[in-house]
Amino acid sequence: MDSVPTAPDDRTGRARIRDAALRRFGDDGVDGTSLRVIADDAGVSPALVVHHFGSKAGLVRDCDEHVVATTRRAKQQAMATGAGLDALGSLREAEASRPLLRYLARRLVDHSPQVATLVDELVTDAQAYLATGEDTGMIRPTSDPWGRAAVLTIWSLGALVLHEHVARLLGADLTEDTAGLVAYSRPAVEVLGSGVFTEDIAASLQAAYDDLAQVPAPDASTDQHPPHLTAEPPPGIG
Amino acid sequence: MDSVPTAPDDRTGRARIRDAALRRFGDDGVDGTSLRVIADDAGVSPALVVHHFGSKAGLVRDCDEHVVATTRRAKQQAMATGAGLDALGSLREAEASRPLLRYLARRLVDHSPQVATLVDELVTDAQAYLATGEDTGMIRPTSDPWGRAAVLTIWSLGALVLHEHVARLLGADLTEDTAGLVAYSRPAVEVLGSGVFTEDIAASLQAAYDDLAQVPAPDASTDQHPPHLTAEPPPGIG
DNA sequence: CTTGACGCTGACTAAACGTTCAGCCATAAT
DNA sequence: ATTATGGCTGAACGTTTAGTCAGCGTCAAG
Repeated sequence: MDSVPTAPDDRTGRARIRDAALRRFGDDGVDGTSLRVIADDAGVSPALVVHHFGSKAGLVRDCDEHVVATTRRAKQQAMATGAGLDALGSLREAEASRPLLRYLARRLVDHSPQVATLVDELVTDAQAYLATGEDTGMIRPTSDPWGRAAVLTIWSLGALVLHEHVARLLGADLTEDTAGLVAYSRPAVEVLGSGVFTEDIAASLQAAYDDLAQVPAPDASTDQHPPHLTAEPPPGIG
Repeated sequence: MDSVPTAPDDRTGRARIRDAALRRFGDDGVDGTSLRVIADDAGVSPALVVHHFGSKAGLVRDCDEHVVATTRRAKQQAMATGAGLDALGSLREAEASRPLLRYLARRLVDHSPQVATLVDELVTDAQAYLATGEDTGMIRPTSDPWGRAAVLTIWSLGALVLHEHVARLLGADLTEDTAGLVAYSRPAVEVLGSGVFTEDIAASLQAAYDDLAQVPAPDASTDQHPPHLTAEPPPGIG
């Protein structure tokens, strides 16, 4: 109807509007941004925005899809080169992707089905990467591969969402420069390397949690796929 | 002027309005909630909201202060009983604090000075707790106490902010029931216990990060206080 | 030259928003 | 009996919002 399936005319106002929306939405949130300021930033009239995207919700959906698609592309490239654990990997390095990261950080707390499926994919990829890391002896074995992948991904994304607090606490912004990534990653890999608990304490804590849950522990023989998935399937893998 | 310093009349509409605001703000965000629906939930007129709180911003400020004060109270209680690592500790157990947690999760991504100082306090407390844990042999030593405390706190808060994703991935909501806390904590303590990297990989990774930063490593002799603090001092310690 | 499609705009509408204000109805002091 | 206080309301205020619509200019095709 209103959306072009594969738009070849993306060098016109459409792209400018989406870029402006991405930046504004990332900085001030969706609700905190009016179509007027987006149109102003893009140098077009407010009417053109709705002409192209149907509505504000349509514009947000388009931004979601664009960010998710770009992230998927960067992800596949990262999987090839083996970036691995860092969920957003190579996406951080590109200067142009800074508004993209900020937008994603904002949208992670809203209810966006596209972003939700993206998170699910990130966890799945992390689990796969951790599994191959186990095989090559880089990663420790675990009794709960999915849970571990989920927790590590959530931590990584959580740090992105709270990047302003990270910047204040650690002195460098994750979405600004690579220095920020280093300032955050160094203490992170220290914890991820050897843990925080001493060995005996760790053992007793795990035993306590195994007691708390009815099942003694997630069995390795059990299907290690996610127990609860998003309803929606990945959209445009083709 | 408009705000009562220590309100003794909090059993009237004031408390009902704030509770309704807390719940709505937590569910739909501040921008996504109108004074009208808050007034409706509280069973009062919209005019009474601004009569009590001066403006919508005043209501938000009151909510912030209430949540921060409640969290501080729960925190001190937790420090006494020794809950420790979990930043929000005993706050999770109370059924009544569920809207409070959701509100905090939402406000963590907005620019709220009160919440920012609360986060700083949580990191400081975590650092203190980790230090005593080191002394009693429960916690491993670290070259960067502040960084480790910051990262661990950010991870904990990040999981709270992304509680919907955690719920979808792990099958239980951190803000809903204690089962959610267990579902999340079990893989978390596994990672926090022994780490994810094998020993040699962890060592080489740390060496790589030490090379990346100019300074070889944060020296233990250096002042271990936060390098970047919030401008605002803690408000009402008295 | 005419036609039609497309990118695009200015002027507009209706709704929702935060906020204001005059005043009601209690209770309590004078 | 009168006055004052404070919780509280209904009706409106002006502003901002997303979305509509008729129509502009441009460019390629017939």
